[in-house]
Amino acid sequence: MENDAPQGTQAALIAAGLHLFGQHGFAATSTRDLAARAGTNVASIAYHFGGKEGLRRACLREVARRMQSVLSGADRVPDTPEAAARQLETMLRALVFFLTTAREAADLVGFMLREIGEDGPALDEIYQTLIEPRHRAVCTLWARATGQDPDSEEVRISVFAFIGQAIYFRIGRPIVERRMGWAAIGPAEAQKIVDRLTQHLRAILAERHAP
Amino acid sequence: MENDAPQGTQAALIAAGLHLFGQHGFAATSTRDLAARAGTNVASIAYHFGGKEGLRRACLREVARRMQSVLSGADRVPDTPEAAARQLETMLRALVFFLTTAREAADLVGFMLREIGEDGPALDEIYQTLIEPRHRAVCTLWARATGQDPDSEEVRISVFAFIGQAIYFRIGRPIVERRMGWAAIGPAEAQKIVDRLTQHLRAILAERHAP
DNA sequence: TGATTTCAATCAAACGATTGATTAAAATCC
DNA sequence: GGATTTTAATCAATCGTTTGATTGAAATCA
Repeated sequence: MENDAPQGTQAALIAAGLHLFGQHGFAATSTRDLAARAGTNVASIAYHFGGKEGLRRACLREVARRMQSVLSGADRVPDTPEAAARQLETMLRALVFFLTTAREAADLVGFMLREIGEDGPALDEIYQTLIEPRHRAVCTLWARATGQDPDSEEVRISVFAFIGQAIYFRIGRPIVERRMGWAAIGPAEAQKIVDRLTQHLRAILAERHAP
Repeated sequence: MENDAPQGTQAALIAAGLHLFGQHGFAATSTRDLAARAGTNVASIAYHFGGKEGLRRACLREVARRMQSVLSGADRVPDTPEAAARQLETMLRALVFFLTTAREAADLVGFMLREIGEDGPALDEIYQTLIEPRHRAVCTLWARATGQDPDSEEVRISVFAFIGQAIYFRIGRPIVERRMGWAAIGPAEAQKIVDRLTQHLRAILAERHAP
């Protein structure tokens, strides 16, 4: 598999694509805006990627490439329910901080959420590459922590709720900020969210493997 | 406040706007697509709404109008924590079913989520009209159920997580369907989600006002 | 080595198509 | 028949894409 990071004009166009596609959507972003932000000419898009749609796919590939280097290291499955619960807490913290504060990842997340929302053909690759393996891994952890069947519908739904609440703090960020009276979600605010969600997680897990 | 339901061509255009704006986004929807779906002429948009942007605002007004007739009846604040908890469960069930299965509401929800995502000027009205009062009401319930301060940051974050997990099952629906092996989220599937989220809710609330 | 050719890359300019908006005439309604 | 609504036709602007020219560095030749 090709894993080389694009360079030069290609990289600049992909960066512009991640930013503008994620911020305003694919259709609302013009090739001229892309070229201007990348500091190059409009024709470069067709030359390097075959067109605007090709740039979108290149952005998708870039997201996949950068993600698997960020979200790795949760492959080891703990032995005890307590260790599994601790690992879920660690994962929750990493997820919330990644979604809400990660400066470098802001464009990545924005682009991916937009891509999911537009329900395009890109969704297949996103799902198979990024979501399915992750979700399956968390299911294993969750099952270990609660003593349930990792392949059961119950566990899969619980994990979606678990991840979904974290994702909402990114999707509904402008709303959250307004309601919370926060100018922005920085590390301090993210920590408050993590603290609260961790309490919820512990309550849910505790009830599950109670006698 | 004007509360009359639009009729005729206006209603057809608003319905088309809710559907197409919600499905493909505002920028990706042309006035000709709108007119075709509404069974009228492009010029009708400018005539009735002053332009494409005016139709967007009219759609927003329609969402607000239809929402307050759907999500009403949670104004009475129960006396006991148990009653408040029960009301939260009822609200959760209504929310999940509304988000995932409501046939009539599919366009409404899609439009609103898209509007939030685009972070446009419409967000102010959405927030003040639909979200803030609702969120505040749920906070009151949550506080009553757990014995906390309804204005505390903790309660507000908990309520966002509570609502956010439900919303995710709508935003990430294509992903959820794929992972769950569901052809669609119908009443049966929605019930499974509700059952699971209700378990989570009970676990969280139980821990809160334990001795 | 020095001259020539090749090639990827970038640019300004222009293309046809489509966009949202506008106009005035035709149609419809009360 | 006067007011309201819908229509076809047209507008300038912008869209994504293509074109032909130009660049500079590597490759090839003499």
